[in-house]
Amino acid sequence: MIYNFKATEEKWQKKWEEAGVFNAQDNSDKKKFYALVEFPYPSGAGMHVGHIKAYSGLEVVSRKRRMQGYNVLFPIGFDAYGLPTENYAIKTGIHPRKVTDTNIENFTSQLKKVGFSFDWNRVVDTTQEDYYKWTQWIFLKMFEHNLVFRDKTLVNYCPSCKVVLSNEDSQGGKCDICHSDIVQKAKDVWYLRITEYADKLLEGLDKVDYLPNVRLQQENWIGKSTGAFVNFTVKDTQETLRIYTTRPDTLFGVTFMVMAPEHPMLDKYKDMISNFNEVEAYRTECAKKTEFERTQLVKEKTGVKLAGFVGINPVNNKEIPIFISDYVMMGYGTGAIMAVPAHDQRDYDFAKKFGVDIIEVIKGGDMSVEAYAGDGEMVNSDFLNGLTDKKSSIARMLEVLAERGIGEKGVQYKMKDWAFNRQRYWGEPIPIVHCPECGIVPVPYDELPLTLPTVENFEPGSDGESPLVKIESFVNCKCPKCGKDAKRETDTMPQWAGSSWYFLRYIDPHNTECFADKEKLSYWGPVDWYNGGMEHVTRHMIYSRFWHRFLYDIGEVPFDEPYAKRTAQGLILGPDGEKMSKSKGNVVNPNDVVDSFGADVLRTYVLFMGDYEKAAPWSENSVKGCKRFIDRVWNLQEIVVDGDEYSKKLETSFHKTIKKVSEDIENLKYNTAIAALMTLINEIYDAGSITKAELKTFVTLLNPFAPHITEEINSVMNFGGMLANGNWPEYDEAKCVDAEIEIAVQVNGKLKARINVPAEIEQAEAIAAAKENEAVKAMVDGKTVVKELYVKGRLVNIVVK
RNA sequence: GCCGAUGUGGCGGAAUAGGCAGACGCAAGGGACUUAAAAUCCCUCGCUGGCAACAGCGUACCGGUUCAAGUCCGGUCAUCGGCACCA
Repeated sequence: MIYNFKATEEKWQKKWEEAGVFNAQDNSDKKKFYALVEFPYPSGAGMHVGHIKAYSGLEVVSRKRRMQGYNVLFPIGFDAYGLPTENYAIKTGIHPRKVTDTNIENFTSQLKKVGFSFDWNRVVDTTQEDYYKWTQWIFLKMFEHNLVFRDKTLVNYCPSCKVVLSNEDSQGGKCDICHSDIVQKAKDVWYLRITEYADKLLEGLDKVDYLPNVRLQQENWIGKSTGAFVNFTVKDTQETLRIYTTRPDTLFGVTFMVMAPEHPMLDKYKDMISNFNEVEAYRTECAKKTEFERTQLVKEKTGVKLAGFVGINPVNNKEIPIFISDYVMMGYGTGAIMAVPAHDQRDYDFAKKFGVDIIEVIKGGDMSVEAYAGDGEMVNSDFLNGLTDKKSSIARMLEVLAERGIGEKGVQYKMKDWAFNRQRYWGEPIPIVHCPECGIVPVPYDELPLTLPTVENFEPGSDGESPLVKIESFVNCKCPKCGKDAKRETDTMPQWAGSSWYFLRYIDPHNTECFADKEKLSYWGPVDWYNGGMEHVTRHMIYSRFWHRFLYDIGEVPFDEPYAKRTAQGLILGPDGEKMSKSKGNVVNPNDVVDSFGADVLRTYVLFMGDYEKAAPWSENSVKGCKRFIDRVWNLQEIVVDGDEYSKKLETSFHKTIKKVSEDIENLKYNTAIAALMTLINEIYDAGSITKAELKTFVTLLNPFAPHITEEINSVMNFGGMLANGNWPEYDEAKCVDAEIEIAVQVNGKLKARINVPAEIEQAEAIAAAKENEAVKAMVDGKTVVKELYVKGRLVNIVVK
């Protein structure tokens, strides 16, 4: 009996859709379960097997939850704004709207072919007016609450994409999209004040269940450090030069200070600095370098000593030289540091090169070789002398700083404010008007959505200006405040905007009054389980947690953390073990697998191929192995016998497997869950027959992985109903153990024999039984037994001398 | 440099809480069925020695704790990921 997977899969996909079995119910007294997967960017290349793996995890959980009686929300949508579409549109002349629609259609049909149990009534598309209206609405709310500001700054600029990039999008000095070198450029930038939420984002991590490395990466990204601000004075002025340090305990070891070349105080005192021409020259040199070059560790320290501009250490009133150097950044702390060459390697390197004194204040290192960052007894430090514990030294110093009014405790974050505009066409217009009279004016809420105009030419301007600049009908408008002629902001939002709140829209996707109904939000929120890629845990997740937390603070959502649990799947590598990429030609197309082996095989394989959280290479042969398994499942029908109970032979195996599969699915151990089902099917074929009751249980357990073939068997066998809304099987803990078990017998810790004993055997009997064994006897006889151990259900160990 | 993870057969990977290492699958070899091939079914399959029963070795490397270590502890090496002149 050949299994016709193609016809069967199409048949059941249609039946599920007709019956609406995967539609989440808004008014239900069932317990809810909200499973979220990262919605795809609908690229022209179509879906990738990586998408299939990413969605299959929670797909299995969702199908299981429905059978366990939950009301499940498992939605999908499209994160469709973005550069690749725009670039493709520029190249081909096809409008991005059209490109996007085609791609979404393609993705939809691909997803449906795999049989995912998404609720297709709730699809969101970030580029639709009824969606981005609310993206703009949230932006305006942030504006209203002073979380949006504009600043002229040196920005990371990609000359190839002609676009300003955030620090996140330009890591390593390369453009995240096209990988060209980025340059520094002065631009007007819209910022979202995410730093204001740094502490809340950090504290929120205590309330959620994220994988440990996901949590750690977010903590590192936020990068909180605690230390102190200390006010140094500048000789012959009233000026305070404020610095930030994490080591206030080393204040007596300060022998110089360093300011960032861009520090604004330099210009104020240029008349006092007799070598200001040198300062200017150094600044010009630094401005040429990108942030990336400046942060290269390997290079030698450079800098200029300021002549006539001298600092005074506030704890001992010592005069100390001040330098400028690009190893100090304007963007972190105060843009100036106190330098302690004895205990900081960077300061040490600088001091050695520029011949500055090195004063040891913590014993334990060798000042002639390198800086010492360890613990030790304080010396040369006045009131700290003799203290040996870093914590108490810092505490004592903070007390003194406070008493004398020269400093205080402080915290700093590595995270920077979020550069929020792009000079691009295919994005949400920023709803702001520039009025010559009133300045920056937000578009009124009732004028939303501010529609992205349909244009013919979406090439960016020569100077990296937005293509929208050229659309006069869009740019020219009346000021909403005073009614005079004004101009619209022409920049659009970054791709991260639409994805920052999409999970909220799934809860109420067709609402025209608000982004989502409050009652529905309280029922469905928060997301119970969010799965996606590791590459999104810092940017996307931090951004969306920030937006969500903001909405919570202004009373728009009833729960503070959006995602209760977060997991991440590992990559699927090409058959060559390398990351899949077009250029390497090692990309596997899920369509091909569905066409030649079926969706059930594809789904089973991506979960069986290895540890779900780790990367694993694609193997066509292993896919065939899963195909064999699926065919063996189909052929179970040939050995089915009547019986509405588990058979004696297989009862224990069934209970064990139900338990194993149930637990493994909850712990991302899909590979061992499938392995358990394979083991069970081997046992069934060994036994020679399967009862109807057993077959029903088997297909139910396999259903979340291979839903089509199992529905078909369920239907052919007349088991009744649809598995999609069937019941998850139960197991009896007591029946998970065989009456007779095999235990190992060791002598001196070495395996000597295996014996069969009743499962409930006591220690004494087990040891006695072990001693009966010939091989064991031979080892034990004539020797002194020192110790006898029995580990229940596992082994006996006899120690002899 | 700092932080984190990982290291098990020819391959992907299993192994509860310190208790039989290698489940399950792939590949490989042998056999059955077949005119033949595919498919399917059966057997073997960590390494070394032996016809064999069996013996010795074996979870990156070195050492330790323990009756017992893939698992715990100390050290070393390698690979991957994140952060990085962050004061």
